[in-house]
Amino acid sequence: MSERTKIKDIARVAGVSTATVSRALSDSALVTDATREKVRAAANRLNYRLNVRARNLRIQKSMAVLLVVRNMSNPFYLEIFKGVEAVARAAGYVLLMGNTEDDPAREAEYFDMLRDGQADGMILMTGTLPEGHAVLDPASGAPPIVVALEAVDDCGLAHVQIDNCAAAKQAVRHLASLGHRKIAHICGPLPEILSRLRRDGYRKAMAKAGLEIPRNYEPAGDYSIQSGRACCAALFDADNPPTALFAANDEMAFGAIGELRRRGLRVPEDVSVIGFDDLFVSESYSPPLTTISQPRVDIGRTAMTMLLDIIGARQSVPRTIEMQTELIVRQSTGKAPNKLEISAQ
Amino acid sequence: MSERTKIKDIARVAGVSTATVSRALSDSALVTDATREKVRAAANRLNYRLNVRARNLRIQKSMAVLLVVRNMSNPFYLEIFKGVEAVARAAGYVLLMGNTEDDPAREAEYFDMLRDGQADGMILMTGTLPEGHAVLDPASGAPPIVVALEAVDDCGLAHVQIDNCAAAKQAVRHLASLGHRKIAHICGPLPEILSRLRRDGYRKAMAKAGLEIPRNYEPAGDYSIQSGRACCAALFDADNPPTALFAANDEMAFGAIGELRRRGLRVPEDVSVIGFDDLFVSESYSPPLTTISQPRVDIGRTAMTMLLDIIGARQSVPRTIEMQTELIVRQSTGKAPNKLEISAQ
DNA sequence: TTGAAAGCGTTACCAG
DNA sequence: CTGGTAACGCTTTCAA
Repeated sequence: MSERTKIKDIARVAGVSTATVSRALSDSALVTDATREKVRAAANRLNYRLNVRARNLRIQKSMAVLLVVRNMSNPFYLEIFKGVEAVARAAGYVLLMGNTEDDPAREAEYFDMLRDGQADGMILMTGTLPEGHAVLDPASGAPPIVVALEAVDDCGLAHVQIDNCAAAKQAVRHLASLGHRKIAHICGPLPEILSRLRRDGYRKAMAKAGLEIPRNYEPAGDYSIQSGRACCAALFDADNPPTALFAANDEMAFGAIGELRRRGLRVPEDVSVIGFDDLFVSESYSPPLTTISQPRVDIGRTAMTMLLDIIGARQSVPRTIEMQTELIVRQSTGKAPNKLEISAQ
Repeated sequence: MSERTKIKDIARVAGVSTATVSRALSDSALVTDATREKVRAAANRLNYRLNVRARNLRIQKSMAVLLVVRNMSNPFYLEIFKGVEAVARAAGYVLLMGNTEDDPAREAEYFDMLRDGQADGMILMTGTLPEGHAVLDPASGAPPIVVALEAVDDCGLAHVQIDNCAAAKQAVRHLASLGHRKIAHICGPLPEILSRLRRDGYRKAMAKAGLEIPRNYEPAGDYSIQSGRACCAALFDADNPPTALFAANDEMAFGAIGELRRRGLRVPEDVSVIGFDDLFVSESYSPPLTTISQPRVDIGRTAMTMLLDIIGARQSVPRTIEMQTELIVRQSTGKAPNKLEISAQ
């Protein structure tokens, strides 16, 4: 009980060599059914368990995949984890969690782990890359990395993402179709590509609808509830308050709704609000939030599947897969208020 | 570039043995400063990186810790992950994610990983144990497992938890202090210890306040928003609707609030609602939710610290650490409505 | 203080 | 098809 049985013990008991035991246990075609059975029986009798560490050392793999996020406590990642986990598990991989807290040094450490073989692949959701890391050296071939959620420009890596720009357009079109003409956008932090893409979508859709964007209609938050509240306050403290708000994520939309309510404005009667992400609470928020839904579990699944392809070298050309988003109309958006405009034309 | 340098290469370049290289690199006291420097220099020049797999095989450790939850997409776990991660990282451990989806077979697999040395320890948050698993055999000493969040009775394992019963009492006392006398409790699924503890707290506090609990005042949900909605509906469809609701978690509280609103009842003017957990959205919910807050990050940190103690055998007696909860009064609770009661005494 | 060598438990090559 | 044996890359006795 204290000593673990190893392949050598089985060999002795079954009267074969360790090589044969290894082959029998791994379903190699190079053993007769008879010996395979014999070995299996012995292994069972001895209560044998494979030593994964030894095996991994020998086969030069870790059978682990790194999942790197910038902030572990962002609920948005959860369902992505779930999708990744399901596929990884089925393929025999374990999941290693990485959390960078937006620290480039920590991000680099995870890349080190990849280089050092502590993980066979990585799903990166930080939106950044450690510059000039050895793993990214083009000389060493396609690195086993899939960038998910957040795009990284021109990095030659595989991507799984959504069409943020198109989704943003769809959100704005929805508001415009309800008769809104004064539509503001609460942006995410603009250094991030993601935020800029959504803002671009907003701008394009506004242009297409023939709507103007006043100078102050694009306040930028940081995706937090608090910043949504602040951006909303700024919009409604100004001269020309909007009748509709498109927030770059649901949390900022929540903040905005809170602020509107504080000011005695009703949602959606006075102001319509639309979010982005469809968090698990958005459906039951009050009012239930109209938002853009991303297929999160599917993004995770797809990213992991791509990663397996790359690891298995079944595919070497880095691809970008675009997932479909969906506009979920709930009750935070409604017809534009049709009170007469008193403002000067 | 293609071949990784190993300690053998360093040994050759530095003109010492591999044993010395190993010692020098691991700061052993058994080398002179001079040779240590020489080896270090050579290692740097050759761009040496330790092969963690080989090292782990040799030292018989995996330097990994399993974090097992019953449902990976529950946002409640996030900050616990964060706390665990911080401590694990500092101690040189990596985090392996485990997701059981309430499947005992999957849970057993993670225990297998522990037994097989794929992880050196485990933080278990499923509230269950695979019965009779070898790892739990008392003969093999204190297993490197810390049960967090959800208690498991009489298992002889280390625990990090909150006093659910006391916290529930506190919630009920708060409602009673506002003048409520008809206080109902939306329970979690009663097979779970956690749910029962919170319900017991509710019962004790009600008794102490001299309040009766009508037969239908303890509907049980499953911690989902939908179930909160359903339980609330059941309460208000019945004869004797409460003026205050204590939900066993925030999600059910959200569901209840949604249902109340649907019925035209105001929170907190007509009905007060209190939750449990203090999810990240609860603060900005509308109305901001009064709830019981658990020190989640701290629970994670503490659990991981305990685990390190057990792994390092610095402590062998399984302890239970109880963390402090806090009542967060926000705006979903208010004075009991003082309209005259028409119901028969 | 250093070196030689024996593992850690597998897998995979090469003969037979 | 099977067996012997050399790796995988490191740590750690045991001697010197």
